[in-house]
Amino acid sequence: MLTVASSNAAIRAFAPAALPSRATPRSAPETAGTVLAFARHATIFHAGDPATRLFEVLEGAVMLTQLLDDGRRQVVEIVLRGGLAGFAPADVYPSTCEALCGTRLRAWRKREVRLDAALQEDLMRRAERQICDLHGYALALGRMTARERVATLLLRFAAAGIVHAHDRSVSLEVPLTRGEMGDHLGLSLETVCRTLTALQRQGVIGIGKRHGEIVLRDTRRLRGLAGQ
Amino acid sequence: MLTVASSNAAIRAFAPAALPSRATPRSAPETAGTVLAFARHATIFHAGDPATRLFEVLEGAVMLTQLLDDGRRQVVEIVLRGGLAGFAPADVYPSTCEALCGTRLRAWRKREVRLDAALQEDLMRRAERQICDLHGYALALGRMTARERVATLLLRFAAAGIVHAHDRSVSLEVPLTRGEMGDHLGLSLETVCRTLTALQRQGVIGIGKRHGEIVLRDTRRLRGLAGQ
DNA sequence: CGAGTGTTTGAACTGGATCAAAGAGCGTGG
DNA sequence: CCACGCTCTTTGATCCAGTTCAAACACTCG
Repeated sequence: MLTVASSNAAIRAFAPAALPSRATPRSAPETAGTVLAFARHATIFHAGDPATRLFEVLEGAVMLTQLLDDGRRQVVEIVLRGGLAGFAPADVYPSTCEALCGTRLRAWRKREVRLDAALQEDLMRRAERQICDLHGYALALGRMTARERVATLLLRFAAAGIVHAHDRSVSLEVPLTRGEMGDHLGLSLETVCRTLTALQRQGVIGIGKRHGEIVLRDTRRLRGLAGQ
Repeated sequence: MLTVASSNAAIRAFAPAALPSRATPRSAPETAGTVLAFARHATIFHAGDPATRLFEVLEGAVMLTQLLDDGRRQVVEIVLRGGLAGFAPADVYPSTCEALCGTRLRAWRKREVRLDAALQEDLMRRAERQICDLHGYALALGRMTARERVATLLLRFAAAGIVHAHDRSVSLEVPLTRGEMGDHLGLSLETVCRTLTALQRQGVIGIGKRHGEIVLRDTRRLRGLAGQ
């Protein structure tokens, strides 16, 4: 059964809400747990900026990118709702952070965090999850084929947006270009493209005409392709 | 200038100390911050084990591995002195943890950690560093060539063991087989082998006869190969 | 000394990259 | 409303870095 209805919850999860289109956040004066809003493509921080704040994704998604001198780029992490961005072992951010779609973030000053044990415990739990996710990501980058990587990514977005988990078919709004997917999965954009097309031909997914619209037609098979 | 002296600090950093050769730790009764010792190849925990403890590497090194059904393996993280192992978002460990050489660990019960704000702050700082290291690792897996990956790994071990940073030449005891390096770097063991041989032919490194002994003859050039 | 594990090297193959070019949303301004 | 330009996507053809298969070699330890 096909679900293309644009009112699908999975779509809403990443759909840009009514947000200012300027790149700068409309920020309240900075106090504990300030909530900020960013539009698609807005930069939250640049690699090399002084690392003063830690962010939690409340809605939407951000990507963390790192560059090599010759321009090779890796999207080293995609942070979805509930995840944290802004970690820095030294005094500057090592990656650049960019909103993938309309996104709301909660920001804490690093100093504040240190004073609040309960907050710290909560953040620690999130960091723990993120470390384990990064381990799974390393497995994907190091040992999975292009098809397995793409399937894994689609399932990750599905998991973040699913309401009716028993549905066989789920419609997603993946807020990444083919190039960004490639840069995240360690593949060329052409390979991502070909892989998605192949999955479509096999009836596993459907590729919508709207930007980023992908329908998971057979999540069971997709899960099989991803190695469960 | 060549430094092969086995008394080199970089070697000592990973040399197995006098440790019990049994796989089980000689553990004191479990209280806060128990220190445990493991011999090379000892398993600290298996993927799927109930996740009750968090470990800090005091001396030596451990690796975290993950398997795919068909036997493909990824060493998803190598944890050196000061790093943490045992993160688990759910109630079981998602990876297997194994000592790479004689290793001492400090173990905390997860419950204990929650009660100790100072400890938690310290662990959070370590987790933060690890997340950023994992981001750099993703860059390596996703966008670096075999040579860059191998160079990066060697420099990481050098950084962990260096005493005289101004030395042009550093002797390392890398506690990994070619296969383990490959499984960490997303390469076949043959490629690791060939890459190391090529680096040797170019005079960048020397490969000792003892297991794991590698001499960095030109760290500047090696750093160049790693993309700094 | 002999078995076992790990390493090295060679030869052939291949998954994914690269290069190239055409096609398709989509906003923008006339 | 259409034409234009932009960015993103798709598809094809060729290439190559790294894999796979295979076999010899070398430590290490009982």
